[in-house]
Amino acid sequence: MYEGLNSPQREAVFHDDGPLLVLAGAGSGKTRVITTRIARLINECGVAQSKILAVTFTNKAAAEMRERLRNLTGKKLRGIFVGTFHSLGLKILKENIEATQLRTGFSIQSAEDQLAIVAEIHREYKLDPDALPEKLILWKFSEAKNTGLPMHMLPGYLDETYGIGWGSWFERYQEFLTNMNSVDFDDLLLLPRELLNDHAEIREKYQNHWNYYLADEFQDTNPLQFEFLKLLMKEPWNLCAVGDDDQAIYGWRGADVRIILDFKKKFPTAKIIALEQNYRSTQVILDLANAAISANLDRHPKKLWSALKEGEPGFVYYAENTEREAVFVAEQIHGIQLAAKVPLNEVAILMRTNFQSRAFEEQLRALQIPYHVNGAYQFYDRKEIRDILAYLRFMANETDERSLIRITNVPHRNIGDTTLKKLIEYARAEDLRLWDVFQDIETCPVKLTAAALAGVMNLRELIVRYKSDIHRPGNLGKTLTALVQDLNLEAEYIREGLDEIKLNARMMNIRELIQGIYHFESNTDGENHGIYEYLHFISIMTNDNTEDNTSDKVQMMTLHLAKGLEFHTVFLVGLEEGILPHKRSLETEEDNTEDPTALNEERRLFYVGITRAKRRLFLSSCLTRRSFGTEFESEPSRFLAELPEDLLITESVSGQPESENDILALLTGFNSDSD
DNA sequence: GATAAAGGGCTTTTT
DNA sequence: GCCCTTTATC
Repeated sequence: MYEGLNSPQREAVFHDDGPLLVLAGAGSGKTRVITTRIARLINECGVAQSKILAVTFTNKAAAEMRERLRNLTGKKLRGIFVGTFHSLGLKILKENIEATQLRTGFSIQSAEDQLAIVAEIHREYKLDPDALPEKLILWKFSEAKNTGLPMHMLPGYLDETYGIGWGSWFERYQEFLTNMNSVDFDDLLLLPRELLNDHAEIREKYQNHWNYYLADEFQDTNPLQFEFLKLLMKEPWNLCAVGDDDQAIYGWRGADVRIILDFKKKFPTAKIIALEQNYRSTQVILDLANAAISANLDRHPKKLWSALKEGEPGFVYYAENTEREAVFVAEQIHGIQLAAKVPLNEVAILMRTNFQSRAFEEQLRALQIPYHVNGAYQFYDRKEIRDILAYLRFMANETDERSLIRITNVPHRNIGDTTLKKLIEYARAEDLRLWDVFQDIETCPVKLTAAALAGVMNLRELIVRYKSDIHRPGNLGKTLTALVQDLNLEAEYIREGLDEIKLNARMMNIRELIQGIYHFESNTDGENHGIYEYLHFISIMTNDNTEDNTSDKVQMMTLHLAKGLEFHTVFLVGLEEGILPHKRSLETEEDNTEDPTALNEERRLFYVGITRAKRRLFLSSCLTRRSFGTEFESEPSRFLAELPEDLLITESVSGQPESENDILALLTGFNSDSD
């Protein structure tokens, strides 16, 4: 188990009690250190699994950690917590629901729901949404929740500018959530923090429950998460925090690098171990990475090194336009595919923003290269899926009015927007819930057409009929199948004039959803897996339950999603001013001076991108870029100029791809791979 | 309330 | 350029 660990790695694994900070450079084996450390605690120190808490940044990372732990310990995982901060928060909320304002079956409102709520508050206050966009408002709410700052201390605080201040906005929004027995994503951290803070007996319960704590990607922890974690711990603070300040890329979400930089101040007895040997990349790639990041002055100086002395130089391609860039990448990958030395899922196209993926998808499809776009199209965001889930959500939580509004006329029940609006207005005026209005629709003073009345009665009957069934244990998949059949969405989509391709795609998605539900229901692991658990599960499992999608396909994703992953060959695309660094990070609110903090974070993103590559790195930049239908001149990213030229081969013609033989020659490093 | 034409915004990054 | 929302007309 300890074979091949270098001495600082070993030191981290064998560290006993007390706080420990592992400053782990990119590719320095930090996951191995964490998992080996946990495995040692379980197998050799007699620590019960239930005493260990490991928080990761994504569900993907959590799944990988569990897998590695199973292999290392040779045991079934029982009782150990491995998951994201958000899933930990959810667990604690559910376990202590009687101490909160929530009731069993509470909903987690998605980003889309949040927007709808804010739009409704806009209407209530009769404000102009153009003057104060919904997104901006939600942004401020999230910032307030995550940084723990009161509203009026946030930058850009608007006091009474629109007749009401942030504070009253916020209260109204929270009221909406409370009325719907709902929380938003940030509440999954905020409410448990409050719970632990306000209730000594709950706090003590958890402090005695866990003894060993591990926090991955610690540089991206925000103050709220850190406080939450601290409330779960007590002396001797057995926290093993692992992170790399050079890879801090979530400042915009309230993450504060000072939490990792000031670790010693928070925990004076902490041991600090630095891992600087990189096992992932060639020295050339690391030299490029070191050069890229050394332009940031606000960092702890450190230098990654690799035992893999050889390495191909980086390749820089300046494309005439976005399309040529995509053609270049697709043709290079086609060559790799022909050479067959590298599995396609070891090839990644990394980009700053999601919208960039489209051009690459087109060209990859043209060459029939299989690819997978990570995260972009979220399965659970599709219309048909959200419609069906709205039925489930409403049956789980009858106060979830947003879901009821969504399903009222889906499928078509002759209840138009105007009628629905009138019913909602009536409900508001009478201080009733929309569902209460539906219950007594026969005596409702709102004038309805006979068809609309029949529609409401039909919906009411449908909900009542399925609701009791769906709550019966083991009945979730079966009931939902029947419900979906009853809804006959296929006929509805045909009526809407959907073409056959889209129709088939939707029906397939619906089947996939139902299959997923059956799967969830049968994989209980001894725990209850009913409707409540399912809805919570899909709310916090966002984009990564599609494992078979990653096999032998080119991986496309944003730089943020790429953190923690590695690939044989990396294409880092769109290296232009305005893309990376992104234009939003280049402009400040008042004037045109650049914000160095934001710019440094962009540079760290660049660094994260470079360090994903094990053997080959391609960088590309477009001279013109098509944006909103029109072409713009674009300038190469300043980050490219910060790289040493002698480590790069540059091509700036619209040119031919390299021949197959060249590509074969480039790929010879692959077999010596130790990963 | 259904259909078709016109208009406007979209493009940070995610749990 | 595309897609969703708003507006005109029946």
